[in-house]
Amino acid sequence: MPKKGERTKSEIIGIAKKEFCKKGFSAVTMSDLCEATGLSRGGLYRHFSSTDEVFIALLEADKDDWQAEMDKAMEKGVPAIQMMGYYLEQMRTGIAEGAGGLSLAIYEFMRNKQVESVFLDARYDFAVNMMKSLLQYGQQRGEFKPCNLQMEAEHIVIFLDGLQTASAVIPFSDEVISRQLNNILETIKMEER
Amino acid sequence: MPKKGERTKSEIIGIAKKEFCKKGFSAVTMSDLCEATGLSRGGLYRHFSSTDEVFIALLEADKDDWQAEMDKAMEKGVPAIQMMGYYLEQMRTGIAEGAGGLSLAIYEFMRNKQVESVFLDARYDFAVNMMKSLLQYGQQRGEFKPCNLQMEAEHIVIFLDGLQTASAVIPFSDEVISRQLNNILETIKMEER
Amino acid sequence: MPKKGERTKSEIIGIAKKEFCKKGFSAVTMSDLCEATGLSRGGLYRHFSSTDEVFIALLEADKDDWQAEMDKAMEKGVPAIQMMGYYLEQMRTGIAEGAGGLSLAIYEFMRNKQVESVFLDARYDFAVNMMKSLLQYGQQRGEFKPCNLQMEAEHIVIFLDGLQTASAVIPFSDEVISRQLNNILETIKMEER
Amino acid sequence: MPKKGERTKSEIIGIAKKEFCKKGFSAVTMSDLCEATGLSRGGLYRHFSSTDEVFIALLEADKDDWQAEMDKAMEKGVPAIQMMGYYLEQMRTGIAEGAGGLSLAIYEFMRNKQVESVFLDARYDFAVNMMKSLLQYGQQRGEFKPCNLQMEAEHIVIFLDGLQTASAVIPFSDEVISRQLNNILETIKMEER
DNA sequence: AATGAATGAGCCTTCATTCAT
DNA sequence: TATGAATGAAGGCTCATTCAT
Repeated sequence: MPKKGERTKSEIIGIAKKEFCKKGFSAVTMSDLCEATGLSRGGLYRHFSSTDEVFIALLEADKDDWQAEMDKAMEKGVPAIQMMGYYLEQMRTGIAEGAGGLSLAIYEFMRNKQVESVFLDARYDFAVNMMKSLLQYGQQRGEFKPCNLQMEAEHIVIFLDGLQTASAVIPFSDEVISRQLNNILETIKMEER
Repeated sequence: MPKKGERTKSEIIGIAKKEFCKKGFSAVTMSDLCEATGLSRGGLYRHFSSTDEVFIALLEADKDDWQAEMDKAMEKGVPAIQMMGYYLEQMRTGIAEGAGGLSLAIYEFMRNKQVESVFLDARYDFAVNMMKSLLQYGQQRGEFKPCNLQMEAEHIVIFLDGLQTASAVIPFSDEVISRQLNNILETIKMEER
Repeated sequence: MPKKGERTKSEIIGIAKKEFCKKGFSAVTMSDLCEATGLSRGGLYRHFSSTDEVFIALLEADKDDWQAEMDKAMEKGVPAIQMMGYYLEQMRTGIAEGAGGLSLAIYEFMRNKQVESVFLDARYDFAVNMMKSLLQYGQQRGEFKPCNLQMEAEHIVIFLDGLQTASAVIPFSDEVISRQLNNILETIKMEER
Repeated sequence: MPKKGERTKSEIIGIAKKEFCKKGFSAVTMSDLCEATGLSRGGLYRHFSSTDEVFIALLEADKDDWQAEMDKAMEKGVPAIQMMGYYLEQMRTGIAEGAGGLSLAIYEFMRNKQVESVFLDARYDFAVNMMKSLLQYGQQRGEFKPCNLQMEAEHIVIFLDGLQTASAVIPFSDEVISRQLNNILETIKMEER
């Protein structure tokens, strides 16, 4: 069972995530976190000595479990279109709920901190590779058109990230979002006749 | 000839743009701008009383530039492919030079300022409309494939914005960037045969 | 005839007086005076190089001409009660019109500038002496009760000054003012029977 | 026992009072208070976020003191003359020590803050009422002459305030002050025979 | 572990004042 | 004389961070 300290830490991270989503990275101060968590300055500092630390912990806790999920689905032979549809739907919901917000904070955080850039690269590579394997899987099953896997995967990942990021600030209508996400699917699908 | 004051203002904006591109919005302080422009605090404040003001002036100046340039090119009958190519090349250069563009700064700026959010919507709409008219222009000249103008324009704008934004933080290789930008052009171009 | 410069100076002083009455001394900045007079910074500085200078010039221009007036009235044998009544009435009107205001600015100005304190002493002495000679005149004519001239004059001067000063900030009703001013007269008048 | 924070607050107020008495309101800066109290900027700001706040707290603390003291004395049946004498003596000492009192600072503070003007009115009313009850108390005990309570109280309050205010700027001799304060007492005392 | 008082650095903002035009 | 751009000092305010309790 986790110790008291660990539990407090998790709580802090959870609350901090909301703050970062709402305000971005640099606009969140330790004071804000004190207030939001109800901890005193000293109390908060016992666990994290800067917003940087909180943010990094948050990112680590936030790693997606898409890979595992996808592997399982592939094994089961779930149709690629269905998997992609599910993924896009998740994204749509996230955006609609205004939760897409962490990306902006991440960008804000990483910029001006060349040091850890590696982290972000890895995150991006990971996303691209996942997308690549999904596209390939779809092509093998004859559901997706043949295409330049690397390029298409990159394109989709970058586009979705852009959509998510922009959504944090521009109030896209549901219609626009749906239209765009749909378009992704249409673009890669084998043409029906 | 413009008065001294106006000239100084323009200079400030030009220099500020570089700063905002490099560091995002909130990381740029009035002090930074003083140093970068070589002005004293008071001198800077005579023209702008906050980074907000500088930024807004910058955005306004930025918009005008594009509009004018494109109108002129269309009048002259410049080929759509050339115009698009030029636009994409500009973007490529900007990214290559590490001037990840203003997008990130804009997002940062707008978040937490619901008031002016309208401003951002307008900017987005403006970009989409510009892209739409470029696509239409290309179609009329038989250079571009027919397509759903609105959707395609939105897609391109969001993608390019995402690419630019991500570039500010992820060190994409020249190859990746070129490949992606090229792909945009290929996607809309009329198929040769 | 006064030169252009002198005329501008007078105008500045006139406008400055209003400002000082309204806001006190330290709250008035050179910028305020620029705005109020419609002059540019440089223009104003040509005439006065600080609010101090403006204020001093203002005080010098503001010297009362009570002495002369009073001497004349005494020669004519105007009743002391009438003279005192006139003086008090002037004060009442001034307060009612909210014009009592300069005293506060003067205090603000003099405090922290021990140097020129002499100026204020003289102003006070002058007022006391005037009051003394008025009281004496009234006593000689049998209109005023005998009293300790010095003490009574001081008392009245200090009281009236306090009343004026307080009026700048506390919205005394007309009734209160009249009652208090009346009381002064009653106190010094020979009892009727 | 009061917490550390409260104690510090009181200390700040005590020291601030001296500063305000010496320099008036607007001439006192937060920096001055830092220096005077020995606190750092942040330390001071933890307790008060502006000189306004300090000043208001000061006024409130000030008021309470007087109220309590007088109530106690009346209960004990202390002679009115003695109470009045004590009050006047306090004032004399204050003036002699160059602590011209807060009046000037109060006036400076209130001007330009119409909002809180009510506060000042209340303070004035409070002072008048206190004086009224003291006069009444003295009359009931046969120590003071009968008089128009309201008018006399107003007169005394305004005069003393004027004396205090003027003292901050005009270097009255001890003799003048004593003479004037004495006169107040003589004016209200029952005539001995 | 937790509290909250205190520190000090850094940014923001306003002015009096100067100076080229 | 007048203009308004520019300077630099002074003061206001906020935060990350430390520390005694």
